[in-house]
Parts: sequence; structure tokens; C-alpha cells
Amino acid sequence: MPKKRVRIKDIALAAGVSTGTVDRVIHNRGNVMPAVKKKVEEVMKVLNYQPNIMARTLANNKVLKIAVFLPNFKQDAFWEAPKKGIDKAIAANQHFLIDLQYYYFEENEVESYIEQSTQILADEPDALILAPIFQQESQLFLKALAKKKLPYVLINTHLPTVASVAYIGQDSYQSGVLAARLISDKQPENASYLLLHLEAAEKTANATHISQKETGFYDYFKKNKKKALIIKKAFSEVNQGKTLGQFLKQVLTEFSNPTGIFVSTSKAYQLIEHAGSLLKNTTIIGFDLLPQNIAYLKAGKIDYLINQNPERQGFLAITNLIDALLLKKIVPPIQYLPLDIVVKENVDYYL
Amino acid sequence: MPKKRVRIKDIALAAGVSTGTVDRVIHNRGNVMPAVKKKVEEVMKVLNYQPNIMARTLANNKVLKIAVFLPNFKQDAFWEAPKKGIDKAIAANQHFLIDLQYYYFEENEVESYIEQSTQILADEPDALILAPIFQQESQLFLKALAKKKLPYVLINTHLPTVASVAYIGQDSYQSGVLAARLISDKQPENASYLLLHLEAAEKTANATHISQKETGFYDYFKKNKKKALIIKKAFSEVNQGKTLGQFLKQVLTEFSNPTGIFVSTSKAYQLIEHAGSLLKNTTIIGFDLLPQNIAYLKAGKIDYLINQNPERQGFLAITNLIDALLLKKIVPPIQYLPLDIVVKENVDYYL
DNA sequence: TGTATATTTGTGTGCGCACACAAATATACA
DNA sequence: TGTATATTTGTGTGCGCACACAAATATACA
Repeated sequence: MPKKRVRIKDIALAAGVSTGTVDRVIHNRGNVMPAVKKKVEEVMKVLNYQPNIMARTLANNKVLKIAVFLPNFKQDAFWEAPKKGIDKAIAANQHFLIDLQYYYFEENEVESYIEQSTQILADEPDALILAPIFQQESQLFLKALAKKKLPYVLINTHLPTVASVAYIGQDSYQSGVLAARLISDKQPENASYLLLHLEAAEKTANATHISQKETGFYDYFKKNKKKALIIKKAFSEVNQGKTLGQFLKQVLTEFSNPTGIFVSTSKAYQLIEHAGSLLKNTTIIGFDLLPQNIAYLKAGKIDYLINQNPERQGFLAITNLIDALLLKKIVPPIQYLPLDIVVKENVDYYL
Repeated sequence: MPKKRVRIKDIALAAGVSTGTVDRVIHNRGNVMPAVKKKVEEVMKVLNYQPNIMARTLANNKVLKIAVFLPNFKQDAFWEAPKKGIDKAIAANQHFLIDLQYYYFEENEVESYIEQSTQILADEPDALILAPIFQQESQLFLKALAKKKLPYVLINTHLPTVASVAYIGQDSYQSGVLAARLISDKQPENASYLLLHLEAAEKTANATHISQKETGFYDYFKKNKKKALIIKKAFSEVNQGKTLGQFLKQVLTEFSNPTGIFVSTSKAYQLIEHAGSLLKNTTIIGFDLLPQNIAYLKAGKIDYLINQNPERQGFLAITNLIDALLLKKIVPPIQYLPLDIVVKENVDYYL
């Protein structure tokens, strides 16, 4: 049987009221006699009324002003991916009137974060997408947003606060567990692993992610009662008095030929660049499908990349806002994206 | 700057014609003076006109009758996934008037395929989604569709014919390569592997998939110059005079304790069910996130499942038809889905 | 030059909904 | 009981588009 559409008109007819009254019931605008309201709701249920999103959007005809607040991708290439996803989602939803405004801050300058967040509040957007990298400052900012009743989507980093619309991101702890599994699979007991934190800025959410990954990594060995020697080294250009190259060479001289190296950030390619020649038969695991990482993966220098789907984070941030605010749909408050295991042999299908 | 929408009205005004004429140009309905047509097209380009999909769909108001032609999932659980994806896509696109009709055939009965395909032609759908399992019969059927100018999406199995709208599926060859990589990783030279084809129906596309996986599997070892002993065994209840249990026990007695077993179909769980006790330290790789497979993956009995995203195949089949036929978008003719590597540690995010 | 016909162009309506505003009805209170 | 006001209900318009149909204009031909 061909599908027949139930319209407001049909409900009005069946309930013996006008379309205006049905509209009032649908949108809870009040001023409807309780008995009438009940009757209309019954009819809606019986006829299984589904509002026509096309017509609704068309009639609504509002411009949604969205502020996107992310770290500057010129400083950290990781952030290109969410931006790309956001732009793709906008392109795919051109028929919605969306006024997108980007705001960037520097990952190692709290001041730029505060400055930009003030600017956003002044510009009065209708909704936000943000990565709450600086924990304390973000808490304050989110409070300000709550006060103004501005809906927002958090990506990449979750805060104890409940996101007003949704949190979309990765499970960092589990990605550490996964890395441990991959790096130690088929390896003998008491193998040695190097846990490498490259370019971890202090005080930011990135630090939290990294420590969660670390915990997951250790926990895997504990839970599976697999004995291993794990050495941890961290490098941050800001804090140390040497270059990354010097640092890596020193580490790999002290601790030569580890069974595997787990780079907890997206900078696995830097390890290869600076110390590739020092590595033999070492399993290398890193994060994120940056072009440099992909090149080394294809060349067989990196064994595994765990893809946290940052592009999809951006894409979903937009579509979730559209769903929640324009289409009035209910969206899941927490959305973890898959942790894709990417190897040379399947990487092409993720690009 | 807030986005301003360019409407047909705006083009008409700028070109000094009526909206009707603009409409004629947009849809190539003819009967427009060449000079006028040119002028309108210029204006459209200058103003960068993008038709409003919402309004277009609303005004169009056509029912799209889609026939879905798949193997009976009661016989082969794999086919539940595409159906699920199709149903989800329909639910997510309720505002389009789609009249969906399912047609099932039995994977081991060509007659049922022919019978149902005749029925479909008689029912005169506007478009089709089909898995062309029987090669020869499918070729004939697709010819009939081409003659009637019926657009279709092929899923799961590609035919030499060009799909009128799109092919959506997996790269079977590459999945065999991937399996070989995963099964042999960190294993010594000259390890032994069992290549197990379970329940492979003859003469169907499934047979093609399996042989492509097999080729990919062998090729990996060749290309990487990795020496290995690979034993191949196939079982099909129709052909052999014994049960699967008997078959598996015999195989694993003859060829005991292989380093790894690659089950080329979605039936890896049957291997565990019937011969789990005979396996020790053997890496097991299978396909597809069937509930039974997932249970064994979580229990540590299966090491890897390669996910060919069959649900997404169904989902994309519908959205591609909507894009192509209702929204008049251009869709890529070949769409390979990622080959997800699923292990105990990341399976939850794929469910 | 006038009439019939073909070609080109313009106008009006409906798709389903949201919302402003008008109309009808109920209630308060003198 | 009558009038003012509050509450409830109904009507009309526009969102941007597709398409049927009407109107205007060009062309053919006697």
C-alpha cells in the first residue's frame, strides 16, 4: 500500500478543530481547553502523526548562527579534521540557513582562549560547537553559556558538566587499552615497550587525554596479567632545553630496541622523522590520520594508527545541532566514535 | 555576514523575466528563446543559485516506489544487516514519500530468484536496490531494468555492468589481504595457516567473494615474500556427505594446531561451536558482526572480525537513491565501505 | 493585411507547516 | 442583565518550488 501522509489538516478534521488549534497543541503554545488538547493528542497518536520536516524547515525560515570555537589548526594539524567535517556538514545542508563563524585560540595561550570566548559572547550566536581544551576556563565559559541559555555541542573533550546538546568524542582510556592490545599481541612475556608522550601541552585537555590513554595502556597489561617492561617518556618543546631530535636519540640510546613504541599523540611521524633509523623491528602505534602519519604507515614505518574520527566529530557536531535545534529531534547526549584500527592494508578506505 | 538565500524569484527579477521562464530553464523544459535562456543561465551563475531542496521536495510530492531484492535473511543472517540499514534510512527520511517493497529469494534456489525478479518487473517500481547474487540471471535482469530505464543500486556484489545509480559494497580482494596481514603479523616464517570456506554456496556471487578473498590472502604472502604453509578446506552442507562438526574435527585432526585460521565467510562462530576445544593459541579471523561472532570475539575465542559494514550498505543504498532521484544530486558510482578491524577492545563502538 | 496556428512568456495554485492576527466564546464584575 | 476583558478558537499568509494553464507574441499562409 502506498504510504499516505498525515497532515495537520487531517488531524484537525478528525479532531473537529481548526489547524490553528492543532498547531497550538503540537507546539505547546497553551491557550487550549484541556479537553480539546487531550482530544487532539489522542488523534495524533491514533493517526501516528509525523511532522513533515521539509515543510517545517521551510516555514520556519530562521538563520541559525553557530559559533565554532577550536584550537588554531595552523599550530596543531589535528584540528584541521574537525573543521573539515564541519565544512562538509554545512555543504551537505545548504538548504538550512546557517551562519557559521569560526573562532580560533592558541593551544598554549590561555589568554587567547579567554579573549576569544569573550568575543563569542559579545557576538551573540544561537548555538556553539567547542573543544573545551582549557579545563578551568572552559568551566567558566560553559557557565556563562548556560546563563544565556545558549545550546552547545562539545567535541573531543568531555567536561564533568553536562553538555546541553551533546558530547561527541573519543574514549581516550579505551584507545590506550586498544593500543596495548595491538602492540603486545603475539609478543612474548616481559617484552619492553616505550610509552611516548610527544608535544603534550601542560594544563590543557590534551594532557587529560594523554593520561587517560596512559592509564588504559597500563591497565591492559594488568588486567590480562601480561608482564612487560614499560618505560614512559614525555617531551614538550616548551619545557625541555633540547630539541625533539636530541631528546628522541637520547631516549632510544638509553632504551634501545624496544618491542614496541606507543606514541600517545598524533605526532608519531615525528618519531620516524627524527629517529627512524634507530628503530628495528619495533612495532609503532600512533594516533590520527595526518598526511605525514599516513605516508609512514604506507611506507611500513608505522604499524598501526588509531583513528579517532576527528572529522566525523565535526560533521556530527553540525548535524546534531541541526537535528536538535531546527528539526527538534532528540539526540543522544554522549556519542563515542569508533576507534578504527588503521593499517597499511585498509587505510585507503578511511581517506 | 548572514547568509542570504537566492530564490527563483531573485533570478527572475535580475534577468527581467518571470519565474515560470526561470523554471523552464532550470528544468530544461524547452520553449525558451535562446537569448533569454542564456541570460537566465548567466544570472544563475552570477548569483550562484542553489535550489532549495526542502521546497523542491515539498512541491514535488511524489511517491517513490522502491523494490528491495535481497536473499532471505532467515536463511543467511548476514542479510539482516542490509535490511536493518535500509529500514533505518527509511525511518530517518520519513518526510520523503517512499513506498518500500521487499522481495526475498533463497540463496540456493535460482528459481526463486527468477520468480521474484519477474514479480518485481510486474509490480513496476520506480527504482531498485538489489544484491545480484546469481551472476547470469542478474545480468539478464539488469538488462530488463535498463530497457525499462529503471534506476537501481547494487549492493554487496558488483557486476561487470555499470550500475545505473551506484554500487555500494566491500572490496573482497583487499579484505583477504587484510586478513593475511592480521593473521601473520609477528608470526615466524613458515607458520601454518588454515583457509576455511564454510557454507559457500556454488554458482552464487558469494563464491566470487570467497575466491577474491582467497586470492587476496595468498597475494599478501607472495608480495611480502613471507613463507607460509597454507591449507585450504571448503565445506558446504549440500555437497558433502557429513555434518559440519564431523568435517571440522577431521580437518583439525589432519592439520592440528595451525598458527591461524581464516574463515572466509561470516560463519567463524560455527568453527568455535563445533571445534573450539581443538584450538589452542590459534589466531582466528572471521567476517561480520553477527551476534554469535561478537559473543566469541568478546570471549576471546575469535581474535579479529573484519566488518564489511553491511548495515551501512543498506543505509547508503536508500540515501543514494534519495539523493540521485529525489534531490537530483550526483552520487559516486562506486562506493567501497571501510574494512573495519574489530577486536574485543573496540567492538563496542561498532554496535 | 487578416486569420489561424505555433511559440514564448506570465500567472496562479498547492505542497505542509508556523505564526500573526482576527473572530468567537467564556468569564468577571458592576 | 450589560459591558469589559480574558480565554479559546479559526483564518490568512508566506516559506521556495513545480507545474498546469492562461496570456501574449511571433510566424505561416491565404
